[in-house]
Amino acid sequence: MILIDYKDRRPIYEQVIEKLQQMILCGALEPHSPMPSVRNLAMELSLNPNTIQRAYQVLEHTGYIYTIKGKGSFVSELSAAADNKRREIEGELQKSIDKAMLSGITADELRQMVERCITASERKKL
Amino acid sequence: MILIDYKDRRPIYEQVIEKLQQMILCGALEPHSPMPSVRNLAMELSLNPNTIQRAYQVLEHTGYIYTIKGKGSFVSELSAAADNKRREIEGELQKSIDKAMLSGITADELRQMVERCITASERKKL
DNA sequence: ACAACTGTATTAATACATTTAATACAGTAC
DNA sequence: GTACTGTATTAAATGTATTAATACAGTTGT
Repeated sequence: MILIDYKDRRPIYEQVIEKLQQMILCGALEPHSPMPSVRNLAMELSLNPNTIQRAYQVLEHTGYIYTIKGKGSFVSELSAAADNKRREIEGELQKSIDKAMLSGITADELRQMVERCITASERKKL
Repeated sequence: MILIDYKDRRPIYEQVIEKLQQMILCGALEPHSPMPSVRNLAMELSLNPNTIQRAYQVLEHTGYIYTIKGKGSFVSELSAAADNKRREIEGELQKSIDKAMLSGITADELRQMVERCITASERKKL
């Protein structure tokens, strides 16, 4: 389900956040359904519960899940989360495109790159 | 000339690498002209010479500069460096676009985002 | 030859973020 | 009460980035 990539330079808790965000946004986890418990998910991924706890705190602050003390954490409605994700992605794109333009890559070259990336990304989903 | 952002999560030597790459690729530093010396640039940026040394090592390995011992480091011809930068940028775009597609963002939404980013980026150059 | 500059290499010390570990506390359900 | 939930705290271990202090080798100009 969730795979940790130890060659990835990003911290583990960020990888967990990203994977859970995707599962929520693509519908693999339905709104108001229970998230796995902190301790269970830690067991399943062979991680420390504190690492999962940190990921859940971020997911709650960014509107992906809500928590009821003693009961557990649950998937939120998608609207807020989806907006956050759009802003996050557009921010990343802006940084890459700024770098590209500063390095002498033209807008048309960028559009071609993006089309290639979209095609490659669509192939992966099959 | 080069500004270090201490709020940036990336290490300083990576920021130095990126800025110098941009200056080389956009023509601010001409091929075969001398790079600032390790010690001078360290002084100018208030950094340790080792940090600059590390950046220069990467720039040499990736074809942006070449070094003559005792004489100094010099800007390389652009062809290899420009190709490397294109690959680097397209790799970043691919990652962001993969994330977007996995999160339920459509190809058309992505194209709109990219157009907005290109427009914003062009405005910054004025 | 000498002085002053280049890049390079090495080692140590420091700082910081991440992660694990071991607990403890509070609320909920049966 | 027992067994789950989330939350909080403290300590230890680890890895990376950075600074610092040196040392060595090659080039340039006097």
